Amino acid sequence: MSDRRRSPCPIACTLDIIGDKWTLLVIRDMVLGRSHYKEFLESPEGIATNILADRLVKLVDAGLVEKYPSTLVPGRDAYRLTKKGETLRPILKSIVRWGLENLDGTSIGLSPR
Amino acid sequence: MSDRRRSPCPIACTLDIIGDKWTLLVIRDMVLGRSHYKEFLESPEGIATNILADRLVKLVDAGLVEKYPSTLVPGRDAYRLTKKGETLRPILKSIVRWGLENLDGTSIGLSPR
DNA sequence: ACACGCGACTTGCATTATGCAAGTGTCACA
DNA sequence: TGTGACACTTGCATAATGCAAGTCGCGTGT
Repeated sequence: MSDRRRSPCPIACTLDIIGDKWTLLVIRDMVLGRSHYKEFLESPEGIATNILADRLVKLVDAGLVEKYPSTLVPGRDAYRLTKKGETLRPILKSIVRWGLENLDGTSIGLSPR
Repeated sequence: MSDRRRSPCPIACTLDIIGDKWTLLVIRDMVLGRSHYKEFLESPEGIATNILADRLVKLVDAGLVEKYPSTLVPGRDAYRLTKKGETLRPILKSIVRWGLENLDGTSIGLSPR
């Protein structure tokens, strides 16, 4: 089903999970407290619906995210980071820091949500 | 020439530079002291020649890597991280750490180079 | 002078991933 | 029973990857 890993390098293996332009943005959204499919779609980057669905499945498969019945919206599912998923925070943090320090015009969204 | 950014988010902008399965591996190689095109090709993940050439150009364009005449091999060019490129180390470090702690079978290569 | 080999790419083409728009199935509520 | 929002799927066009083979410049040996 799934591929064999490219090498035993922790960087290579980690990139096979989060090494693309969208996965970490979905995780960022969860860190920021979003949990519904629709909320992820509303993020300013504009992820496509098929890509989002694909990433959610892969993240659940990887054990980083779990689906659970939303308590706020009855009969609706939602997503949240698992304990393992939470351990990605340091990576996210180092990336945020680097972006803020090295890329002009970036800022933490005091997003109007 | 280049696209407008997807959002002002530092994560999104950073991913537009290093958010793929190969870029950080090339940077890893440079951190490990490799500097020649051929050395990058010899890494165990097996990057394709066209992808490597493409990434080197993009990294130079982004100011993270610079080309310089090799002092070891006369008449040959080599690549190394710029000062800005060096600032990626914390990101790399957080990824290595995460991989080692969360992915079975990963290890720092005491590579036979 | 000239063939040779090597390193560093470039090119062609098949496969896969992404982006976009539109369609489908489910469920709570009217 | 109807309606709409929501959460996906599906189709298809475009871009990125992967792989193999070809090109080009340079240094060496003869």
